[in-house]
Formats: sequence, structure tokens, C-alpha cells
Amino acid sequence: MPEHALDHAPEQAFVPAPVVPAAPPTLRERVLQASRELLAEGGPATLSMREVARRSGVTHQAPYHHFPDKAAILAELVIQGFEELQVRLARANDLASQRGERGKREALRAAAEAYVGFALDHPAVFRLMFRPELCEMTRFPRAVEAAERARAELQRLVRTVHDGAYDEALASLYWAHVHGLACLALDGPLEHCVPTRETLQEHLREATEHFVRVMLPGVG
Amino acid sequence: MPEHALDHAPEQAFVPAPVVPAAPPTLRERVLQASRELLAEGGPATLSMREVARRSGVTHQAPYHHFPDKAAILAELVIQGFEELQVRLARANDLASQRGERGKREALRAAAEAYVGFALDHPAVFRLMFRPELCEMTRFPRAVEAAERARAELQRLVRTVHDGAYDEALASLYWAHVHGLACLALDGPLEHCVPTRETLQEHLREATEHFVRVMLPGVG
DNA sequence: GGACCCCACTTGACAGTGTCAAGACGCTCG
DNA sequence: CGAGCGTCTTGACACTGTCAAGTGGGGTCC
Repeated sequence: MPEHALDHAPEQAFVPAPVVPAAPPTLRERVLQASRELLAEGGPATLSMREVARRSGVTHQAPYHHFPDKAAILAELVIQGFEELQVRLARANDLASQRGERGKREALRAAAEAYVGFALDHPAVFRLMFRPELCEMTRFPRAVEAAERARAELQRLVRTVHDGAYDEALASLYWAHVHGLACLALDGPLEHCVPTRETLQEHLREATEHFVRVMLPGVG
Repeated sequence: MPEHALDHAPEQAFVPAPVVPAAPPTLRERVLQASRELLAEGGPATLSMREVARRSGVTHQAPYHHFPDKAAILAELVIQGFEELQVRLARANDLASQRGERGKREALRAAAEAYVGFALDHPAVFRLMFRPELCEMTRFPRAVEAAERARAELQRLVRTVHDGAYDEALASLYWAHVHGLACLALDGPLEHCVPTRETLQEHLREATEHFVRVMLPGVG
């Protein structure tokens, strides 16, 4: 298979080499990276503590000096996932406030795109984020807090779109839309849309466009 | 802890004993029942082939004479899950066609109630139904077909509500709503609604009511 | 009636897992 | 130099899913 030019991240070519040669990644970082890869390859089932150690080039017990157990590794990935999701949602929110009244629809579209886009970019981590029984989030306060921050960003969106008004049921309605689409796109029988990621995204965009129109009928 | 009177299913007292004494459940049925219980107790992680055998009162290898492997047991539960979901959705559909034009909103409400209600009644099985990596549905054609039938029922609902018109994106919109609510109710951070199942259901009903109103604004 | 066979189940084994316990190695600090 | 400590290794244990081979009893055919 010929390698694709874009696979080589050309922008790195213009980054000057740091004066101090980059420190090699710590074992902690290598463990997390190996976990991400295993998760992406075959889901949580193939992510075994020992395989992670193997891929990190250490013995099976070494990762335990950086994470108390397997769930802690998953929790760390979940934390990073919620943080990135929050950042993406915040960008959509900021977009709306800049463009004023006319940006409400755009904010909704952007937020949906952010949420579903995150799920498509990091399917394994996204699944993990909503599988409490797998990552045992409640054991890790930092994970709960990260999830809370992402959720707060969604609440902010609802307020932005509805001029400060907030209603739990309304928020659940928005959340259910993006979350439902994301789940169905990843694991639901939406296979008929997946010849390419573009067609799937086009389908999701259509559904969201319909949603935005009925939710905000009067707005420009 | 005092036993509750309702725990004893009083209606059974009036069922005459069958002439032929009920055959004891086969090992296959016992295995499925034990699997259901284990799944409900601690999720797929605690469902081990050997524990299932233990609870069924046989040795660890006996279940293999009825199911080729662990995934086959999960697949069977998934099949039964999709069948029940389909039945519930069909009831909602029939309701709509009986009451004619005015029943459209009611059909939507009933379908949402059916979908989310199923998820709340059988959370462990519902989760399994949308975790392809766990139950390996694609290996079991019967599971794929059962999922297809449930999905067809959702399509029928969309057609009923929109006078025969059908649009993939529109169907995804409805599906995303109920599926998103169900997922968030089970695993999402909707904890603030869960002091009782009633308050959670009330919250879900509110969100769905809002959804129905914006989707079918003109209908009685 | 007896030999046969098939079927449901048991017994035993193997590789792989998560994790505990203890040892070894090198770095830093007194 | 020697003590202490943090990082990693070695070894073990109980548990898992699944393969392979045995066992026993009920039904069939000669």
C-alpha cells in the first residue's frame, strides 16, 4: 500500500528542533499512548494491562507504578476525552456569542458538529466516556469533574440559544439529539450511511439541520 | 428486611396447575436466566462463562453444549431484547393507526415511552444491544435480523406520523431523540433526576413532550 | 437380549488475564 | 560511603475462556 503524503504531518517540518533535545516520553505517557492505540484497535476487550506493558517495552508490573489499576488508565483517557470535548463545545459557544442574534442557529449547528465530530474522531474513547461500568468514573473525582465541565458547556449553549432561559428538560432535549446521533453513528445500525465518513457526516448534518429548524423556527 | 407482598406475584395463585406438571427448565434456559441475572447484577464484566455454569448447577464446560461460546449467549439475550423492543414499538404504532389523525402525537409519545421504558426495564440488555464489540452481533444473523425488525418498526412510525412520507434523515432525528434519552438516562450524567424512577421518567416525558410539540406543531 | 452409538455432561489441561508480594537496580542526599 | 527511595523486574496466585478427552446412561438396531 503506497503511503499517503498527508500521513507525514508536513507542518512538523517547519518546527525548529528544540534547543534542548525533546525528552523521551515518560513511561506514564507511553502507557497512555499504548492504551489509546489498543483501545482504537479492538476496544476495551483487547486492552489488557499486560499487552500495554508489552507495547511500552516493560514488564507486566511496571505500569502499576504509575496507575493503581487498569480502571485508572481508562479513567485518565476519559478525563482527557471530556477535556477535549469541552474545548470543542466551548469553541462552538464562543462562535455564537460573537455573531450575536443571527448566530444562534450556527451555534447549534457548530455544537452538534463538535459533539458528533468528537465521537467520530475518537470513537473508542467516546464509548468509554459513557460506560460507567468500564472506567468506574465515580472512583475518580477528576473524571467526574471533567464530565461536569463538559456538561456545563452544554448548559451554556442552551442559555446562549434561549437568551438566558434554562430548563433541564430543554437541555436534555438538545443533549439527547447530539448524543443519540453520536451513539447511532458509532454503534447503531446506521451502516447504510458509512461507505465513507463524508456520507455519514452529510446524513448527520441533514438530521441536525432539521432539528435546528424546528427548534429555532423564528431565528434568522 | 421484611418481604414485600407484591414480590410474590399473587396472580399466579389463580393459574390452575397444568395437567402435565411443568417440565423443569432445560439447561439452556437456566443458562440464559443465570446470564440475565449476572448481567443485571454487575454488567458484562461479571458475566463469566464459569459463573454462569456454577449458578446453573453444572460444571464449567456444560454450557458449551448449548452455546458455542460466550458471545453466543450474549447474542441470544440481544435477540430477545430486540424482539421485545419491537413488540413494544408495534403496540405504540397500532395505537396511532386506531386513533387516526389525532393520534399522531400520542403515537410519538407512546413510541418514546416504549423505547425509553424498555431501556429502563432492561438496562443491561439494552446496553448490550448497542455494543457490537461485546455481543459480536454480526456473527449471528438472527441478531441482525431482530435488530432490523425493530428498526423497521421505527420506520413505520415515521411513516405513520408523516402520512406515508419517509426520509432517512428524519428517521434518524426521531431515533436519535429516543436513543439519546435512553443512553443518557442509563449511563449519562442525569443523576440529578434519579432519586426515584418516577422523577426520571417525568423528566424524560417533559423532554419528549417538548420534542413532540416542535416536531408536530399543527397536529391536534 | 446384547452390542452399539449418540448425546449431555464431566474432568483435566493450557494460555492468558489482573494483581499482590518481594527482590534488584540506580539516583540522590547526608 | 552508605541509607533511602523510586522505578522496574521476577515470581506467584486465583481467575478466565476454551480445547481435548473421558464417562455414563438412554435409545436403536441386529
